[in-house]
Amino acid sequence: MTRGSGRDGSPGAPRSVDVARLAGVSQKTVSRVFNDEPYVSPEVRRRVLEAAEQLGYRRNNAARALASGRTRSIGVVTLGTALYGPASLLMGVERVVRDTGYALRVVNTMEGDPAGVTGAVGSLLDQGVDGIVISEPIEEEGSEGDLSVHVGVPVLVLGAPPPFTASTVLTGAGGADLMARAAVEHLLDLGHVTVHHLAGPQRWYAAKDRLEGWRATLAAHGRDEPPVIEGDWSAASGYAAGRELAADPEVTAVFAANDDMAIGLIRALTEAGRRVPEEVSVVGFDDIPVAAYVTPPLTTVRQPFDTVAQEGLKRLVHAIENPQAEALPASDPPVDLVVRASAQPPPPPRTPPGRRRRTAARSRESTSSSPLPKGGSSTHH
Amino acid sequence: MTRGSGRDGSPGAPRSVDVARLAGVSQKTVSRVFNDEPYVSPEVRRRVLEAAEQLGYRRNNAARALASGRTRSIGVVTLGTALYGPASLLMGVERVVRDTGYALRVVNTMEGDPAGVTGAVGSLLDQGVDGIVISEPIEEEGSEGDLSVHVGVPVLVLGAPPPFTASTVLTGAGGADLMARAAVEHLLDLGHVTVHHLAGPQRWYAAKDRLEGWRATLAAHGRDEPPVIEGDWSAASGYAAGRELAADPEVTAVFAANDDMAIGLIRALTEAGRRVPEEVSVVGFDDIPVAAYVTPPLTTVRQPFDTVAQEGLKRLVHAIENPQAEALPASDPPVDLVVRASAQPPPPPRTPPGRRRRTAARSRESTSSSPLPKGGSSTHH
DNA sequence: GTGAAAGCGCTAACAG
DNA sequence: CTGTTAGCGCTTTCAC
Repeated sequence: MTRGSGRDGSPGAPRSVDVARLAGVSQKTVSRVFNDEPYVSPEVRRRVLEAAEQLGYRRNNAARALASGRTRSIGVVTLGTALYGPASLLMGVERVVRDTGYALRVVNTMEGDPAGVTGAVGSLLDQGVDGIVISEPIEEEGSEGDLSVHVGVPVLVLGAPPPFTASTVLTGAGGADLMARAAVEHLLDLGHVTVHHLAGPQRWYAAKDRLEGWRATLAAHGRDEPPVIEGDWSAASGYAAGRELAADPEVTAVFAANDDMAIGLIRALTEAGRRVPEEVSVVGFDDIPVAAYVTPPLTTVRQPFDTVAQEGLKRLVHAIENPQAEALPASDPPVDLVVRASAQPPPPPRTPPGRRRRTAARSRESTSSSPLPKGGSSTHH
Repeated sequence: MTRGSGRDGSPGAPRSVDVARLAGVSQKTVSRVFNDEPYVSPEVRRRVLEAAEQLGYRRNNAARALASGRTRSIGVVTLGTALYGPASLLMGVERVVRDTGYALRVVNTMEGDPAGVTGAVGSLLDQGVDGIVISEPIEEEGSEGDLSVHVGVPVLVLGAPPPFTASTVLTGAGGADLMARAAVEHLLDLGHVTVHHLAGPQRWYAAKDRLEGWRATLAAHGRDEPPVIEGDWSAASGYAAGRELAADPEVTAVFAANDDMAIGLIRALTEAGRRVPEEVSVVGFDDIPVAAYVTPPLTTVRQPFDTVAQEGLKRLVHAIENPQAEALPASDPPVDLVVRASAQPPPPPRTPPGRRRRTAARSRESTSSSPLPKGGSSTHH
């Protein structure tokens, strides 16, 4: 090789020896300064820093990684969607990773991707990472145990059971069932006899957890479990579900597995003449940015993405840096039910065939209930 | 170093010499096989692959990068938000980067981050990347030229003028002004006398471009330019703007710089008794997933994130791999105005002080106009 | 407190 | 078609 074309492309990028020469010290000393190692006199440190500055020196990370066996980077596997939940989690993870001094490498898995999570993890391993975060994976057939032997770095799985065994596997972001419970109980507390569920695609663990939470809550309260409708997270699928649900007069309350579907659902119900929340109550999940501003303002469950990312990463980094130590314990994230206007008490018992309108509750809900942008969240459970 | 603790953490990870020994070839031959270099007999290739498989061999990327001077990775600087636009762009970029065989490193800049884009780029350079994508940066004070000398890798700036000079700077995702023009002209074509603008935060180039487009269009049509209201992209800020705008009977059409603000705006107008779209028309920007399902379904401009990412990355990779060659030309992305129900012709001229209701247009718009989830997009321009 | 020597695991030339 | 010889720019170990 012709000396040059360093990692920043410019041939002849300064190396630590250059800095050393200019500062009149040994190369090792430069290394010491840049690693904040002790035993460097302030004077020497100053000279080195100055020389480095003058030369525009940057440490070569590849060399560092090669020599030390650590890349100081963490890889994250995400679904390739701009869906609010996954995107928020990713942003949360990035922030924390950077704060911990690691670099972030990202690989997406697309739904239907043949290689899937397994492939993504492999690609991260190829790139070289010290730890891996798998964010809200979806279920895959086969390939479960494939990676078990090879994944030699700690893995943090957010929002799902570990899809395989690795040297160290941590899980985080549990408690989706508890959040679902809060939503369902809110509806039950309002007086609804039972609650329907508009589920997410069941290949997603996140969707499964919410469904389980709904089911368990209904069972705990001795209520009938109506048939589940499965959507695909999109408002369009919520809309389709709404058309079905609107035809069934028994439906007075629906818990949707995310806000997008809830919004599509509400629209379909409204178009079908079933007013929300007077006739049918709806609770969503996520608290997307517009949730407070749609009509009616959406009661929903807010997910603590930042907390989850922070807690999970803390444990992952701990596992990376203390390979022998016991894993730090996970804690359940808080449940945050945001009460707005889309869920209200059910209408009085129907008088069978002909429907009748109450006259009392006639106030225009959009005028009376202004949105609760932030404050109006009552922490439940 | 004690031999071991390879980049996958497991001490004693196999190296290429191990594979070579097992396959009975030289280490270089293993390298050849893994780099898909020509001149390896099929028989040898097979043996090498088999040995590698048996040992669970993975190339050490750090060593590769060190020896070759290329990291085969691209860094992207994004805003740390889960906002639909930036998140979609990031996902688009990830997909394309992976397809081109590069790895992706992500660094966020938070608003108000003192280091800002400059710091993020520096961090990417420290990590070692072959190219950089800066996605929708926001304006920063000072520090403009700081990086100019040091950035030795090609840089692609999406959605803004280059914030500094580097060896190679490409820009992409232009045309926001044209998209804004489509929105404004749609409103003008419907018969509105002028169009108000609910702008995004002007520190964002994306917001500025849209404002410029709006302004130019109004000028081109010889219309008055009403005062601009500036929001912060949030539905809450749109709501606040809506309360102001509702008080002004002159307002019959508003172009909002994103859908979230448009939705907040619509809510405020509705609450104030100004019906949308009968009395006030609103056009948004982005086409977020729920746009078709809010009330009324939102007419908006869809951004071609995938196209932009694809085109930009193609040019960036070209610049990386052909350092001497001319940069590939950029092309303006297509303009895609999605017409739904929130923009309609203006109400007939007002009869000054006392307002009067038309009786004709009284049909419940939500019942009559069902959303156009996909199909209803008319490509404009 | 500081330095010298020895690799980390791979790719780059060049020979055969 | 295949092997040999040198490093890439650091960190590590150990000596001073």
